Amino acid sequence: MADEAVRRRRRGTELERALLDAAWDELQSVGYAGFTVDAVAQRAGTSRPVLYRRWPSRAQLVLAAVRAHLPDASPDAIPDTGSLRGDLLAALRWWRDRYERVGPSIMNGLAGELDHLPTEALEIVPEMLTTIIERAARRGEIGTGAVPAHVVDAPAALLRHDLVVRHHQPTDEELTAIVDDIAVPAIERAAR
Amino acid sequence: MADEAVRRRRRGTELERALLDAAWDELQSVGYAGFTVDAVAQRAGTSRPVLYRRWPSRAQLVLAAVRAHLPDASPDAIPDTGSLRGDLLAALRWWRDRYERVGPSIMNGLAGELDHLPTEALEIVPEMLTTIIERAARRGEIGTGAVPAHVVDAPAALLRHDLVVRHHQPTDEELTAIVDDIAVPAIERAAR
DNA sequence: CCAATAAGAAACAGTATGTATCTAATTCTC
DNA sequence: GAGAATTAGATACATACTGTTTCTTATTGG
Repeated sequence: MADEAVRRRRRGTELERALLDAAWDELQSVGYAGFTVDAVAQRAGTSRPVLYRRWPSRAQLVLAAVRAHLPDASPDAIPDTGSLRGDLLAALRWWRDRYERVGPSIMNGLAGELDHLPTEALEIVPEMLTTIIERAARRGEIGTGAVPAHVVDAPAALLRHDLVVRHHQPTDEELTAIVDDIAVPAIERAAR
Repeated sequence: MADEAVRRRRRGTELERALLDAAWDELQSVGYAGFTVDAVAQRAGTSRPVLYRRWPSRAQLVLAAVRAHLPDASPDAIPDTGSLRGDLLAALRWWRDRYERVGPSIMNGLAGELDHLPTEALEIVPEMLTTIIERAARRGEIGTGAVPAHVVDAPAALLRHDLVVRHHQPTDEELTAIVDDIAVPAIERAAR
């Protein structure tokens, strides 16, 4: 009697996209701590089982939403700027901006549930840096000696220190300091 | 009739100590994910309200338990080994061992609840490193120029990268590599 | 057009947090 | 040492969330 509007049902990728969008919006508005599967379902105009049929847990849902809303981290996301220094700076900027999109609440939240997530949840993208270092060696900018992992990881580690530990988005000047004071010298020394 | 043993009641610091010990033991045995206030109460032979009277939330209880079971991080915990290199290595070992006591599960768990915790939850102890650098300057080992924060933080950031991101306890050799390949050269350059 | 699939609704079991209430053990004060 | 104040410990409650089950029905595909 009461006119129940006949509701259209989404399916397949259309539905999946809507679910991930709802999860992302929910994350943005309430942060990781306040994130509930139920709220996502409501926001998407559906119910929890629909979500649980696709992602087995809350943590996996968050991870999927974050992944769907970040650009891919392929090693060639960083253009060749012509110098080691320029490439490193570009890479650090790229990471910083990427992190800015996700935000500390979600990042820390995910870190806290690493127990419940597949190991590869936090892509570290060392490939991007090795690519940059290889480019520099090919240019003849640095030697061709093997650069130890610690040196390769250093710039990313220092950026992460700012972002996660100090809760501070480094400015371009601060990124430049990381590159000039630590990264470039260390790489030059190592690849000698 | 049934002989209810008259139970002694602990109070004050004695009780508090027992609660923190129980929380610590619980963390060690089930990790952060499985940690519940109820289990702590049972382990301590008491009930939840006793815990909530002292710590307003689960997260604060965990933090208190960790703090109570770690040695203080005073800047002079690192003895003067006579050289910048030696001091840095000693500091990195000290931190690594400290982290080993807490473990990744708890560390990540706490990081994930930073939203619910006082900002100062994760003490970063940069004082320890500035002390070491000052000592080296006083020895005449390095110049007296101001060392920028990024350089000071670098060794700790790299260690953290290993521990938290790579889930790997670095060996003494790896710590030595951090010191020799990155920390010492960067500090020497900066303090020139 | 009919069978297979899967969306969406509703309700349930289980478990957790944090609170309120009560009693009795312990300590403090005079 | 008696009585008052404090607070441990027990129990039960309100609330919220996760993940599952069951059922109906819209949609798709052969």
